[in-house]
Amino acid sequence: MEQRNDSGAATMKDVADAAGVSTATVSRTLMNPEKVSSQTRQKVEQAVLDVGYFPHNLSRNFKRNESKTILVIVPDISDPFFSEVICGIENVAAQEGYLILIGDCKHQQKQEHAFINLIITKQIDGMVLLGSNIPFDASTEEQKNLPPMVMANEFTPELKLPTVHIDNLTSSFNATHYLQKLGHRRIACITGPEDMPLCKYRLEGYKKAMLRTGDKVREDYIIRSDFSHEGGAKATKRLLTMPEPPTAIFCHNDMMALGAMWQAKRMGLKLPSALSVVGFDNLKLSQYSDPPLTTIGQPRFEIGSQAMKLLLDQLQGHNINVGSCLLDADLIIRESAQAPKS
Amino acid sequence: MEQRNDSGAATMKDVADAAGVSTATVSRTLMNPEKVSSQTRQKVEQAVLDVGYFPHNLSRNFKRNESKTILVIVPDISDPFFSEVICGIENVAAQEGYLILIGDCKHQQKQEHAFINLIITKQIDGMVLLGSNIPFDASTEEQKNLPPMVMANEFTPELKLPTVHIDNLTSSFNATHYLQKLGHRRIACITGPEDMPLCKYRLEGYKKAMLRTGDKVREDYIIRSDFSHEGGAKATKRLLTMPEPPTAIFCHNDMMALGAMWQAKRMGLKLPSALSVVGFDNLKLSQYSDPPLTTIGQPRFEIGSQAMKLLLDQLQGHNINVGSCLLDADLIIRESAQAPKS
DNA sequence: TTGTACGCGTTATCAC
DNA sequence: GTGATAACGCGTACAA
Repeated sequence: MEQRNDSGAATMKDVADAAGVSTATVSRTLMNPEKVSSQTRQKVEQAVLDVGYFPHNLSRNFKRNESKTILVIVPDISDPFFSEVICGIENVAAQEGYLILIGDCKHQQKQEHAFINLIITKQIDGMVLLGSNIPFDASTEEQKNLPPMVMANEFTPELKLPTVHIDNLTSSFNATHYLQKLGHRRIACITGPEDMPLCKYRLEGYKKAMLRTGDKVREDYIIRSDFSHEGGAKATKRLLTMPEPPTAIFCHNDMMALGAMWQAKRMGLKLPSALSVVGFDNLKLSQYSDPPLTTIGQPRFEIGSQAMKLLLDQLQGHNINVGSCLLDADLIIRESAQAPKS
Repeated sequence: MEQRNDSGAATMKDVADAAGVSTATVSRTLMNPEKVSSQTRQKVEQAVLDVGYFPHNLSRNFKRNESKTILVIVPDISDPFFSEVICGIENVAAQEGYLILIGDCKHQQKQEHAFINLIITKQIDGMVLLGSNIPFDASTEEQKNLPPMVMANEFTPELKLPTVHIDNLTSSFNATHYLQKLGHRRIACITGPEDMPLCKYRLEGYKKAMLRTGDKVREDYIIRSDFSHEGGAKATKRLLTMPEPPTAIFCHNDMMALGAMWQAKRMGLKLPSALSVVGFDNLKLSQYSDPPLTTIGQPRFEIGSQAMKLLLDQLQGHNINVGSCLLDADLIIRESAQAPKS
């Protein structure tokens, strides 16, 4: 009933007084109820309710020297792809009492002293990297002891981090092969930034499929862009104004695929009859494009939740030598790809 | 050079020893450098570098009984509208050393013990509400002392919170009036959930404009939907199959406007000649719709940054009696609205 | 089984 | 201008 503290919150001392026991007993009751007689346990539990006690996490974390907070580094928070991944992370984190901090690194390679400070000052216990690199300089000596990390979505073998990802090469192969089965030969490809490893794999998958047919890979059909709507549109303009334009374009994410279709329609082409487009990601939006986009479906929520599980394994010291986790991604066939006219 | 601690991090004691002063002096040097002689200041600063000291924020926050963390409650993290608002919040927060925690309440009214616990356990210093309500039961006595809060984007007079918002009524009036000036009389309106106050204002603005013409407001032209693409599409289908369908639709957010255009095209209508559509929000996507969407542009980043500034005023006790902050929103004219054919 | 006593790293309040 | 010292709330050896 009483709250002694001037700050308004009941402390463990208040509970102890109310229950007529010591704070040690209160602490034990809350941490290891089995180490306390059922009598005192009941007394304490009643006292907790009476004084309205809640553990003061600030001091608990301080005492344990852990923050119960995870930093999620995301390349671009406004990219709808990541929001569902974040939900997956958050979901698992919450179950274990972890909070997540979202660090938007805005596709920058380095952000000096922005995130590293959180680590140095002990404000985070671990990190989930949604991009392909650690966005700060981790080379100096005193910064060596980085917290546990996992990588999700992206893939960087050199960093030797536990990783959750899909098989980008195979998925990309499947998408390209699907276009081939429809009868396409002149299949172009719009990929993303060179410094994103997953682009490398998606490109390889594309090339592997193209080589299967016995043809050579036409380098002029491979355009490097930036994963944006605008970038996809620009690249498409270039492709469609070539002397021998492609009959199909495989874009390495949905946003560029939407940009590609937008541009093609702008140039007066009828879709999908005059041009087939396939994307990658399966954004919610993509089912509502005109025509609905055929794309690779990524299990975004699961990518996030699996990543957090791997991180928890490290934090709680269960299975330290967990490797990577490979998730399935299926081709989702809609209407944006059809057999070519000619 | 030395790090005494077993955890690997240098503490203030280490600095004090290295500099030959007391921890009190070290603390003062870092907090109030002017209260220390320049001699000792230099000694201390050198020692800080030597031992590689960084403040241990966990204990600092514990000592000060503040978390330097803000909870941002967002109705739906995957809604692209909010990501830029969050960036605005984050930007200002970071300047003052605050972290932000993102709480996705998934449009639920109440989430028992999900967020309230963060408050009770002193893990947040303040809140920014991006929805129209406090998503937990704050009625019980011990939960009365809620931390400082501000509301952004939405507007709930009863809660008497400092609020950052645009003039939804006027903006909505302007959008409707614009359609009228183009020559439209049969203007329908697709609005959002009844429990969102901003819908009320947008609806009033629409009605005010409609009444201006001397006509009565046709209630069958007002459809209540859910701010989603799908919802906008469904509502549009209903409108367009009416005996006397509207020649223009004003949607109370962009996502529904995109859904409306999608549906209209599906039904074989040519846009914008057969149907004009105006949205509300100016999402990045909206400029790439076909036709590009005419809409109300909300200053999302500024909504966020202003909200955080109001919150800081409360946290730092500057101007406690700050009221609301009204930001401008302009009509962005693109191509989705034109004069009606007939 | 329970209580005493101490420490976590920092800051605030005193003296000097 | 500076240095002891006492908190902050919790968890846990250790003693009883």
